[in-house]
Amino acid sequence: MNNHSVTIKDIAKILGISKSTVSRALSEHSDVHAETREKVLALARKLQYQPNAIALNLKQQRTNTIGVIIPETENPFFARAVSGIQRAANQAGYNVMVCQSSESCRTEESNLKSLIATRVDGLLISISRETDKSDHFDAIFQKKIPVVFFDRICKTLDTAQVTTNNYEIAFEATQYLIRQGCRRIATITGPRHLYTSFNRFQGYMDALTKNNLEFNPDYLLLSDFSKDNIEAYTRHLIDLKEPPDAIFAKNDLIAIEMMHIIKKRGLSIPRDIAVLGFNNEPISRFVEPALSTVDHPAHDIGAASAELLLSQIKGENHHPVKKTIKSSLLIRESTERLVAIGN
Amino acid sequence: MNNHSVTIKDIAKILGISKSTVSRALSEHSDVHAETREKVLALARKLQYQPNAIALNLKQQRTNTIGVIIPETENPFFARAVSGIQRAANQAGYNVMVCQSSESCRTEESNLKSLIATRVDGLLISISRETDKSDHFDAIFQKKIPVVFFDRICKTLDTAQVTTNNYEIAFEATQYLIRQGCRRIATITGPRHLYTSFNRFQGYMDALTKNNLEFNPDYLLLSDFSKDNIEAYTRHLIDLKEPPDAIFAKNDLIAIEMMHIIKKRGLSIPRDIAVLGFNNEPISRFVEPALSTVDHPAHDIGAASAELLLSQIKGENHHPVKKTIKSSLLIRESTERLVAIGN
DNA sequence: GTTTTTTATGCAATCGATTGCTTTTACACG
DNA sequence: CGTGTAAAAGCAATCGATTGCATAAAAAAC
Repeated sequence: MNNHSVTIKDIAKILGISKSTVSRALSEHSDVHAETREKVLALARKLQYQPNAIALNLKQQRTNTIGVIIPETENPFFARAVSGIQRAANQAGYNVMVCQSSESCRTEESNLKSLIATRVDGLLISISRETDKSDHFDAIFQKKIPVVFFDRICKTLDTAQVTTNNYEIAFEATQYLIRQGCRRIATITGPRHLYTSFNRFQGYMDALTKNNLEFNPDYLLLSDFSKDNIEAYTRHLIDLKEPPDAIFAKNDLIAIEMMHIIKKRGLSIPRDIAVLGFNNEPISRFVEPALSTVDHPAHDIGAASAELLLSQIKGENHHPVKKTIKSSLLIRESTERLVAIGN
Repeated sequence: MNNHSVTIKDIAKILGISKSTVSRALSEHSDVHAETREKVLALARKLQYQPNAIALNLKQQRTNTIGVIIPETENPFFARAVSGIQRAANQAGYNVMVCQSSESCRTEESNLKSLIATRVDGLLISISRETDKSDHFDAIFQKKIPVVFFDRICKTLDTAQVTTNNYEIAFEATQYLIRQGCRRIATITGPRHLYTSFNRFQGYMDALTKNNLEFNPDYLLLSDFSKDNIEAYTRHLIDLKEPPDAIFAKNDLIAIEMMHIIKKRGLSIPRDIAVLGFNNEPISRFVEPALSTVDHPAHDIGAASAELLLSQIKGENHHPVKKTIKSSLLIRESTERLVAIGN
């Protein structure tokens, strides 16, 4: 009726009883006369009483909300991760507050402040591309807020975390390309201080070394994310005196754009250049040739992180749990040189 | 130091003054002796005092949080829209709580309840595929919660809304296909009770009629979203006695998958079948042939919705504002039959 | 019919801020 | 020295719930 929602006090006043009795009746507490309880419940239903969550939050010192900081909502990997987080959190009765740092360390800092001020019960964080320090996370530990870092974790912090086997999968992928007869494998990767980029690069390097292939700096492209000029990168690679015979890209979007440019230049994939992506976007099955990629299970990473956080909130894990989820190599046509050459 | 954060009371006790003075000093209120204020501010900084947002929320009866309900976080369109929402909201000092209905009306209902219980200051809603009623939104109006529906709005509700010119753009797109010489235009669309699907279908129909083309029910596919079997749909179309010479798909993902299957069957795009998508995914520029599509400005829709909501929260608009954002037709290769035939 | 026990309810503090009103303090002026 | 006034600080209510403790009412025991 009025603008303000009905409160426990309203019900008490109407029924001529005290707030406490109403509260106890609603929370099925015991020690309330059956008749009174019924009256309260009936009126509550009639007035569509809904407890004020804020008052509860204040009293109980928790918000049933978890905060999430990701680099970019639009990034399909993070979108899927958030979806996994939401599913797990909602199931457990938690709400999810999502902030994007837009790959900026300063925004990340301000997101964090805001989420802490909101008194979220826990935090799920994947750091921005720019973030190469960790002191802005100090407040989390000072205030003992449960936290799980996922995917892009902070190497210097000993916290709960969920990652994938970046090193191993990059090693495996590179090894596979070598077995396909590739000898000049280019890679486009993120900044070295990012956990994922670093480990993937390391896996790539070690696979080269193990196969007695020399690392050629010409074949290493450092991706600047949004500012990337993939076309220029690709041209640069193709125009090298010794152009690469394989490209291991940071993600499927870049891989597909590169394929497009390579094909326009009249080169054949995978015969001239094999292309391998990362993330397994739904679309990658349908480009030509179908893109080989790494299945990076974003949804599972998100869900696992949320579950880890929730158990931490419940006070279950006293030592930071570190969980690894396995990615897997998905071979399609864009790297199957042996088959292609056999044709 | 201790687990619990420092409060205004702690500061008051340490300095031997009252809570009110501390509060006034912190809020620069006036009527506080300069010396006292300095002492308070200094101690607050030293103890890293952060006001308890929950207490403030309770007192001020607002949360500085807006709630968002979308069908799917993973859907690129909604991911972009949420990104726009976040940007606009954060700029204005608001946090964003995102829920996904997973295209289920019941989940949508439960999301809504949860957000109302959290006492969000306003709601941004894009309804689920399943939602063909609106009574679960009643609580919003009873409680007079500011709300903006966007993209997938609820036809039966007279609320603020942000949509695109679905009808016009579908009409224009179909008209364009006809001008390209297409006479048997198939379309794959969502359920009729969805605002977007309905209007797009209507635009498609009216364009056919205007050009004296008969509507052929064989050419209409109703998409079931996640459960879709695009391959079967496409085969069905191709295997018709009179297969279509154009397909206007609900979104780029479906369009690209269809292109893939059409090409595998040895048909040429756009010569045999022209393919038109919707949404303008980044990837669509790079498939072969490059996909013509409708640029549906998700980010802008999100940002505009958030801004509309914020002005409503400020109490600026007393009548529901309805805003339309223009989509635009993006012609690439997958529909350029005149050029293709000219070749 | 009184005492004891059980059952049901109410009072008031609490969570952490804000804020209207009162009170104290200090200072100026007649 | 008394009084008026302004400046500074404190008291207590408020927001909407929960909950320990006190108390009232009803039921049981003697």
